[in-house]
Amino acid sequence: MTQNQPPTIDDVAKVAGVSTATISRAINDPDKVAKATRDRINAAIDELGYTPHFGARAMASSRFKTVGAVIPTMANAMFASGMQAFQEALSEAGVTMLVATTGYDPEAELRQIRALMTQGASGLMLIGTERPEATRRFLNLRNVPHVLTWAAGPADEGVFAGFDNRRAAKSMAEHVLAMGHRKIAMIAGISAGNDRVAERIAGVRAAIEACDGAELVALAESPYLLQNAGDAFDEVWAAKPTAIIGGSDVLGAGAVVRARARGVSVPGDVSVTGFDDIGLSLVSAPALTTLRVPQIEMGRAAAEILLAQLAGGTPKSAIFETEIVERASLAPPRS
Amino acid sequence: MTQNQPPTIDDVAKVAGVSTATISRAINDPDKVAKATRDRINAAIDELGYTPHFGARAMASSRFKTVGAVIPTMANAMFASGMQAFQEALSEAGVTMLVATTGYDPEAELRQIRALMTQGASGLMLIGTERPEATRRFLNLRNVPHVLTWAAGPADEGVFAGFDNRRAAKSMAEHVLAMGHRKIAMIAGISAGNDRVAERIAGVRAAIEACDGAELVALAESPYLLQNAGDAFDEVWAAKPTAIIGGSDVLGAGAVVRARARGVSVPGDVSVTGFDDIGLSLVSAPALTTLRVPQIEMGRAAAEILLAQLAGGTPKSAIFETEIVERASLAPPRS
DNA sequence: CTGCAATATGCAAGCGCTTTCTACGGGGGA
DNA sequence: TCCCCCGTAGAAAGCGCTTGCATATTGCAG
Repeated sequence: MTQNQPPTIDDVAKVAGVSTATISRAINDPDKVAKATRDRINAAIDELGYTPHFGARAMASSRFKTVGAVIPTMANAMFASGMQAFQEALSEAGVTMLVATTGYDPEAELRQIRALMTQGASGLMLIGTERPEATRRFLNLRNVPHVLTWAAGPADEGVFAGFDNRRAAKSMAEHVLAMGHRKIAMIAGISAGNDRVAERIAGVRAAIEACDGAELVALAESPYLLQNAGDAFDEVWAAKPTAIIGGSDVLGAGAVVRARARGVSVPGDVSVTGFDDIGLSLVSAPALTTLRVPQIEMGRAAAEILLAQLAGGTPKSAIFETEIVERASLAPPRS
Repeated sequence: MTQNQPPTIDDVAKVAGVSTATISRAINDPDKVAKATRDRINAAIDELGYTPHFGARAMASSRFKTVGAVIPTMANAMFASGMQAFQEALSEAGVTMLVATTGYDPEAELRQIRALMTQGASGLMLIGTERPEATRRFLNLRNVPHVLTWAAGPADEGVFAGFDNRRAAKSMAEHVLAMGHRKIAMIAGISAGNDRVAERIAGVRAAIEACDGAELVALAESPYLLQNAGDAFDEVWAAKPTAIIGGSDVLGAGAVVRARARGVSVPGDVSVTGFDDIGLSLVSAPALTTLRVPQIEMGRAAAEILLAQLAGGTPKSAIFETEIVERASLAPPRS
């Protein structure tokens, strides 16, 4: 069974006995075609399994929109639900989404952006604010509508659908300090080329510096994997913190698991917090005190903003508040 | 700042002072263009921020490939890593991936397939084997290369990159029975329109029926959400099972969390198992005994198969073995 | 019946790119 | 010195579709 050439509009025209123009109209603007003709055309389309060719359409007209999203990885629950919401909102508007991933490599982003634009993406959803000069230049040169998510920043850096990572992390650190902890450790993601991580670290630092007697006794950077987070736990545990702030739920949960394995009680011997509020934080035992990131709302907002931009508008950033979700992994230090 | 028209190959040609044909060659087959000319062209491309228009390329040539993946949802770690692997393997081959989701609605699948094909997808990755007649007809009529994943089946149903859900579930049930359990409950996903779930249920049923004295005392179907899994736990717990087989890790972990909340000890009062082996199963306390599904391998295999099909070959299915991962949530019943 | 406005359909010109065929030089072998 | 061939670049024909404009039809008022 070889792959037969996909049927073209000409084939349909031949079968239906009308011109290609009529087929096109029957598809795009059915009212302009008489019912009888339309029925004949639809029958022909069904018979042939005809599907209009995107490239040709995109070329002949400019109303067929596609937008692209470039994210670090899909294998991270944190982005997954936001992307899901983004895609749902887009498809309600009849817009298709293209996804590409960078694997947290900032250099890869520009390549992927180009690839997506080549594919016809007329708008982009990007994560975070920091990017190489070459990427900014390209975006600027081509003046591509794009929305930045999972972060927030001044209006001159672009339009955001996100939240302030520094402020969020600061609030979490303040919460930990308010519990009475003074010797704090942090397990963050890899900060190189990741502004969200850098901001979170900065937020935690700021809170600790503002608090008399508090000290960041250890800071480890770890990939977003349970295993690595466990190793990072071992590393920071050596500094005897009374609380460990995790830069994500994966990191917090990984620390809890390793603590359990080491016979270290949470929150008895050490408190642990997470960040993101994904399912993992609930399953963890003890359940992780974490910071809820409004992923779904962010995804939807990003879609709405992008759609508005494509429609020629200049929508404002949507900055979301985060909130601390108190669960069992954080308690006052043993006195 | 309005969006200026994207530069076309003509613009580049004008700037570089050569014909469009030369530009095209410089991009697609650089060796055919003299170095000096090529440099001039590249400079012009950079200056203008030129990106070839996909539609036009796809139309003028047929070597620009895109493949589509239709999955139930991205917000499920189970698919996420497989998709990530799929996409990575594709992009190594220079093929772009388009993603669409159905939200577990079988009717939505055909719509998404059409949308993807319209977008230029020349191959598809689909989940599972069961689909409405209309979808099969379309696939058949258009003779679209496609690979089925997360499942396995006879060769006449298509080419698979997956595993046998029934056999896997059966092996898990047999493992539970071998531990001495006789009153078994199952928390499965929603079986309507989801062959993977139906197969897993069938596998569990088969194992139990083959075992004297064993009984499936309760079967609940639940969406893949922790909260719902908890409710399902309450439901099946009423039937006093000594072991609960979860149809996925989310389901198993949700059951464990709820059991903890109810003061039911796992595995003391009841054993619980998972399925998939995603991070969740490790974080759960006790860690979930589960069944490892080779998601990453499956994703890569799916990509390789699809690529081979697009290249005109007729690759064979890749069926993977699953393996039970013993952890702490399964123990012999209290005697 | 005729004439005219609608309404329904066809014609053909592109959209931006690739690719075949052709043209032009210039270098090396005879 | 002349030719031929190779390397390089241009001209032009589509790829499958949309759409403005032209051309039938049809229906209805007069």
